[in-house]
Amino acid sequence: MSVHCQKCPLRRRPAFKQLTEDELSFMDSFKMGELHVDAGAPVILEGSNSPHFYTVLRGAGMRDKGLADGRRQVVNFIFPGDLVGLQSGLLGEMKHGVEAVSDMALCVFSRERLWELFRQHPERAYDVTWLAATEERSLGEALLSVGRRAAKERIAQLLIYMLRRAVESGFTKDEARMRFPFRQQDLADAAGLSSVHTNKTLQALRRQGMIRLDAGELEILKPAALGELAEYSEPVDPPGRPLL
Amino acid sequence: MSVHCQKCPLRRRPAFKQLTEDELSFMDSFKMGELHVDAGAPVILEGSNSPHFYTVLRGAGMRDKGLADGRRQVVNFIFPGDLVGLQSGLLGEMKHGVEAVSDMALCVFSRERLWELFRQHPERAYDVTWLAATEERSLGEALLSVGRRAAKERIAQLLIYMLRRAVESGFTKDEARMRFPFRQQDLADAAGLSSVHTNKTLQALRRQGMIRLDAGELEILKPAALGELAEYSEPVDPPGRPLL
DNA sequence: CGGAGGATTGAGAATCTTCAATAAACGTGG
DNA sequence: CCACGTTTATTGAAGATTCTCAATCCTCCG
Repeated sequence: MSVHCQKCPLRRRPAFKQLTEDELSFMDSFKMGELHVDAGAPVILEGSNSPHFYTVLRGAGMRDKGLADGRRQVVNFIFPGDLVGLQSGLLGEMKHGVEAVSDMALCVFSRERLWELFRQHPERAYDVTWLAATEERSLGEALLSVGRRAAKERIAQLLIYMLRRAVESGFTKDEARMRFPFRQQDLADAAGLSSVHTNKTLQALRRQGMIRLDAGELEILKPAALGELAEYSEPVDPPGRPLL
Repeated sequence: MSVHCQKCPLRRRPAFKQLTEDELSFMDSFKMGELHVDAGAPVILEGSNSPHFYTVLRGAGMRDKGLADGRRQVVNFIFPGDLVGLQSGLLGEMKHGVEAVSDMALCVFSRERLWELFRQHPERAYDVTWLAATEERSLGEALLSVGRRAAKERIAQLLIYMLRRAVESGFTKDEARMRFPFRQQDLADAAGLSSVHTNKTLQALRRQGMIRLDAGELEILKPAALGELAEYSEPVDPPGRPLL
């Protein structure tokens, strides 16, 4: 029993762009069903060529890439509203995997109908492109972090980013606090650090009273100081984020 | 005196998707003119909000991001056929800059007419999205490199990638060799390494007879060995790359 | 209660950085 | 065509950040 787009709880959030009744009913017809994935399980395998792509309805996850010897890079974290699996829809093969970090629910779309969307709903097509460009922007930011920032700056940047995404997407109600189902290893793999050094860096941030991170919860205690450390600039996405 | 799309030399290359006469004449009307930029000069400034976006016609460049204290990350290298400045067209502001490494020529498009393209030419809109997704894929690959690969592997990966792009885009005729206008500092900023260490890494690759890099030219002498080092997998982009 | 996965800690080792100096390459004007 | 200034490449050495190893602790769960 999957949720109809017309009464999708996500769409009620102000962070997302509102659609007209007509658009909603098209999206509803576009939606094939829902996928529910347990925490820790893969949503999409790297290298796969799935006939579906998805919008995250509930829960958080991550995109990651692996090397043959087990080294892993987390490419981005995923929150409600994110479009996932577009690569296989457009390019034929996923070059990163997606896994659930908490239990997730995703709306399922058929890649075959993507073309129909482009032809019949240019506004939705524009939205897809908007999301792709935004994802590219995030990866650019991550690349700058991993390539040029020191460990403490990277972790600061990541935590701020994750909290912002969590707030915008409604993953958390609180402005400064969120449920944090990620492991330190996940942070490490996103920051390009070892888990040991990530742990020590987190300790340092705690000692400075910048953050709290325990019992599966993250709180940013000194947003200004942490933001300065990360040299973080709020991206200005004036209109609501599109939601497929 | 700018080139008409109908007789664009780039389009003749097999690597690019062919358009019909109708499509070509639309693209030609879409094209506002040409921009010529000298080597070393900026094409787009980070943080700018330009009314234009571009397709690279000739020459090579790079996308980069900077931090306040001067640290810089090269986010990607740019070759003919690449779409540049789409971020400002879609999202309102460039989060990376673009600079010319050799003299460049670019076709100029108006961001205002991007919407018209989406509405009236869904196939071209699809192409734009394809290009955005491909760019995202490249950044993911770069992120994996910088985050998890050792220096030698990173440089190997970069050189292979650059040569492949150069070949596909027609920047070079040769399969194993290219004109190489980039500085070691640029490689370093792309790999997330210091220029000193980049230099020493290049020496090591030379000593192993893997590459030749001098006199502004790069040659890959042992593609198999270098590819294995980089754990490089050829991306399969079966149909031609779209060219706006 | 026992086990498993994750967090934490300490210590030694490695990769990579920074500093600083020299050499080579390149472009420009005479 | 040469001298000269500027940029880029190269090299050595010392130092720092970050990594690996390995042990311990903790928490959660069946």
